[in-house]
Amino acid sequence: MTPAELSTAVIAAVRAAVDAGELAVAVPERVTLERPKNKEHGDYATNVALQLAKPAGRPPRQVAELVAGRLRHAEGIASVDIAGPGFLNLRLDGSALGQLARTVVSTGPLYGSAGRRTGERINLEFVSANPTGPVTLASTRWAAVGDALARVLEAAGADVGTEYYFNDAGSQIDRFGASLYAAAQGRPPPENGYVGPYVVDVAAQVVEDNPGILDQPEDKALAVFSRDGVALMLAGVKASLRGFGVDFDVWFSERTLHQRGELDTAVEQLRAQGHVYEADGAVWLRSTDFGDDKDRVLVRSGGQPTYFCADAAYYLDKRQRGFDRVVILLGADHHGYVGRMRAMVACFGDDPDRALEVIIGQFVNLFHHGEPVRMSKRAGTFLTLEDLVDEVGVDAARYSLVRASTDSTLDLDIEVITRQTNDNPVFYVQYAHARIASLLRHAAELGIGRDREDFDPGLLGSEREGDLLRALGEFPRVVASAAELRAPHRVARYLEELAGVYHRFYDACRVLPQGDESPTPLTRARMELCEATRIVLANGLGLLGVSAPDRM
RNA sequence: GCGCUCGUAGCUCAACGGACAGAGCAUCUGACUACGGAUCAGAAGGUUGGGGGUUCGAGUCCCUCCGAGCGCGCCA
Repeated sequence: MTPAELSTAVIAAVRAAVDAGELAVAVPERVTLERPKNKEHGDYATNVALQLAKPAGRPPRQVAELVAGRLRHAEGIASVDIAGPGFLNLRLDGSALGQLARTVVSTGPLYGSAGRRTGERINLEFVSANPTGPVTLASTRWAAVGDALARVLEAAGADVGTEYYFNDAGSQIDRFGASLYAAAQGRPPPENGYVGPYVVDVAAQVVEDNPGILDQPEDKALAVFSRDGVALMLAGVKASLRGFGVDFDVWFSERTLHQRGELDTAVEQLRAQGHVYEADGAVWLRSTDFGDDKDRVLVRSGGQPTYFCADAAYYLDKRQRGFDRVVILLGADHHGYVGRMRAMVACFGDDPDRALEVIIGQFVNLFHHGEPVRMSKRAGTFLTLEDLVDEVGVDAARYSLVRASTDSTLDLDIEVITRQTNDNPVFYVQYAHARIASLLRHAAELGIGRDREDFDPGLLGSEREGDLLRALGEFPRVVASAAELRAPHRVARYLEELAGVYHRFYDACRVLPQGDESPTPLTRARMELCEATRIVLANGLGLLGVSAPDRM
């Protein structure tokens, strides 16, 4: 019996009480069902009586009595107790719980995913670092989190398009080109220019690709350095991210917005909505109409559009491609954008609460022997994605970046992540998977198969087996809540718990026969449980973009 | 100055308004003639930054103070 089936039973019990005229409330569409931390509180617990007490105008315990009385007769439920202020503590009968192992195995790779598509089209933009340098550690966090989030949202039934927006026009790119040009000539970089070994390397590559470039007039040379430099950097960024297991459905160039005249279109549309005015020779968006701190310039008095104008055009582009919701993952230094972005969306006539979602993630702080390391892209002092992967590998890097909530700043110490120990719990989780794979390999060598007809769910009745079954049952709800809360780290935390529950089960429950013993029905039942666990570990790690090895 | 985010064990971090705030690391004590010990059992460690409030119930929501990070351009 899955938690989903159980909550259906709870709702049915409430409905029965309402139909009988004993409870005057609207029947809830969904109820909270949780796995109590304390095992004495049953297999599952629900606070439905506490929630309904106020609307029903009855004491919580009385409501609990009404629901419990009906729930006790439901199939698969062994007992219902009322506890504390009015919690209902539920216990499943042994075989209803054990049946879960087979459900997981027969669902396979799809276990944990929503049974149906929601039809919602979500555009998820992340990383979007300008191609003026390698992928930094901060961007690497958004790569790991964004990619996992995309997978989790897909699993929850959404239709997700991932997108990387890069700036390939404007003053920052001019400055980058000038820095390359200077480096190629052996001159120091211009003011606010870019430095670092990669600048020299890229400059050399541009010279190699364009023989005689340094003999060209300066303006022509600068244009080539900008154009080719960006192209080389972007190729490097793509290669780094792909090596990290992250690719995007769309790599979106800002320049194409300009070329297609989409900025003009956006301004005209905003003007048609009545939110554009001219002042001091510039074109403004009256974003204060929708809660922004100040109005924003769309087109400067010199005639050049602002970056914000391109943002508006880009938003419009996404919407016109049919996305219901635009989700953008940004670092904490961009939190100032949220207000103006929401206002801009509202100026287009969209509801910012529905159409736009900006997720602000906190920084990664780097430490070296406990001392903070200041990272600066401009100064060329930073740790890159590739540095990190070289140190710890893709799996450990991705996992350590995705297991923390984006709300918390992440402190990484180089010494700690370089140690490939359980400082990074990915090994703990992967080990559980490898251990099961090994066990099943061993079983195959012994000629023991998992005969479906022989599986008896009632045999998985011990405490550790029950713990494991309940944990397996949680997975679909973990995925659903991770999607809903945009919190892929919940999947990681769950996997750590599941791995722990499995290791404890393994410690207490012998699976395969010892010596010359013969396999028993219990052997087969436990193998089913092992395979179910392996599937959930593999599915969960897959959502995080981390491998599930059969051997380590 | 104004605004956004954050403050949880020695450290790194969890905890959709639910029951006694949990893991890992580090520290200490145990378990191997092993279905993989990258494991397991146990100990110790907390006024959830301080103070008010909301309610059956607050680490979580509201107010306030303290502290930290970040932002406040016709830059991108």
